[in-house]
Amino acid sequence: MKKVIVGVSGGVDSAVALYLLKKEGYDVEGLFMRNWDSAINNDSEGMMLATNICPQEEDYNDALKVCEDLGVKLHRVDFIQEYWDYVFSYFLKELEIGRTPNPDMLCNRYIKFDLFIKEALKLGADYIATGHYARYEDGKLLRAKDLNKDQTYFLADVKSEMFRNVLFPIGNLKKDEVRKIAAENNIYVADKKDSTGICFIGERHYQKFVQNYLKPNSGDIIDVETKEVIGRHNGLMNYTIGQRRNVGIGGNPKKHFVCGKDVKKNILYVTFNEEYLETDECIIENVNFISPLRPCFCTAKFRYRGSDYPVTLEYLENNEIRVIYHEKVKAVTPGQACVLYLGEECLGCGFIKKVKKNDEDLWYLS
RNA sequence: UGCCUCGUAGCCAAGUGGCAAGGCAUCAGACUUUGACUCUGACAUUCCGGUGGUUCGAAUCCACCCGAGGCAG
Repeated sequence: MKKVIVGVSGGVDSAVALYLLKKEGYDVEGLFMRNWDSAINNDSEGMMLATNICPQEEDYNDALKVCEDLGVKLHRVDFIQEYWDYVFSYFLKELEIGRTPNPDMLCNRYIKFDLFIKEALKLGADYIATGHYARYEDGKLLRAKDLNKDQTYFLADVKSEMFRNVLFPIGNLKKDEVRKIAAENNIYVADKKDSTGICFIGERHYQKFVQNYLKPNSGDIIDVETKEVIGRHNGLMNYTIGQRRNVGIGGNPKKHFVCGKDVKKNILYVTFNEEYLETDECIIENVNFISPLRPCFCTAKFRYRGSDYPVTLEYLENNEIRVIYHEKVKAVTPGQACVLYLGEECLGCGFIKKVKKNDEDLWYLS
């Protein structure tokens, strides 16, 4: 009997994945990961829960209950140090240079689909399974059947060989089907709310949370059109391109958007004209391919849950690609992942290094 | 000092005699395994710089005061 180690988070998706594999007759065991510890990592500011129960421990208890109900053994492993070294330190470093990092993608690359897999192999796994909404068939990473929940965007930076022994049991299910299976089989977390926020850290008051690690350095907010100072920002790391809320300026007839940053001068650029958010090409770096295909035309997604845009690719040196969009796209943001798709297949991704418009750099986005 | 204009929620700003528009911001929620974007909802305790007056009734008219700006000098 083949042995499968399932990454169990305490949520409904991984619980159903566990249930389905068990039902199929695999020798199933669970593995719970603990990658963040508020005490060790010293994040006193920004907690959002009124309760004093540590959410990670609550998730562990949920995972334990799910496994007990299914008669499955649950292992547990801590990657707190590794998460800090590979994911969180990168996250902070990116913020310091004015970019908008996606820690969850690094988490998938270095933790879930690397260290976790190695841990599972130690436990004698033939296969590894997770509760991701994605499919892996014939060596191809494919979008989930439930396109609304598709998580291939977050998986695009995982090294291609890591998918070899991975199963995605719920990739062919819609979210409501997953909920239904959970409910019909009395799975303990059937009605548990989906988790959001940075994975393993959870929902936080973002600005306060970051201030645990980076000291705020306030500076001017400047209207990119008039060049007038229209306010003060409280640290460039608190803003992302395209952001509208929590900028702290008001009294204007139109809504505003963050459109640029100058890290050297510590200036935040804001615009009332959405054209300043538009770009038509970007350079992506640290490209990771899951597919062997290297097309010239495909589609790209610049943010999770963003649209797919048709693009032309120009392969450059140093593992970089020039991505030319066929129409202008708003708020393509340095640091975010540009994930490439060819139809249903997720080809891989690169991280946005710089953006251009009409073949020129944006002066307000250094 | 004479004259003129203006003073409405955190900020802009409608309303010029009949129960205080709207926008931005903010807050809450939905959505969401990355701060977004988007969407929904809440947002001036008879209240409109202050004090009196006219009126059935005023933020809207009158007087004075306070405050901001402008033109004269």
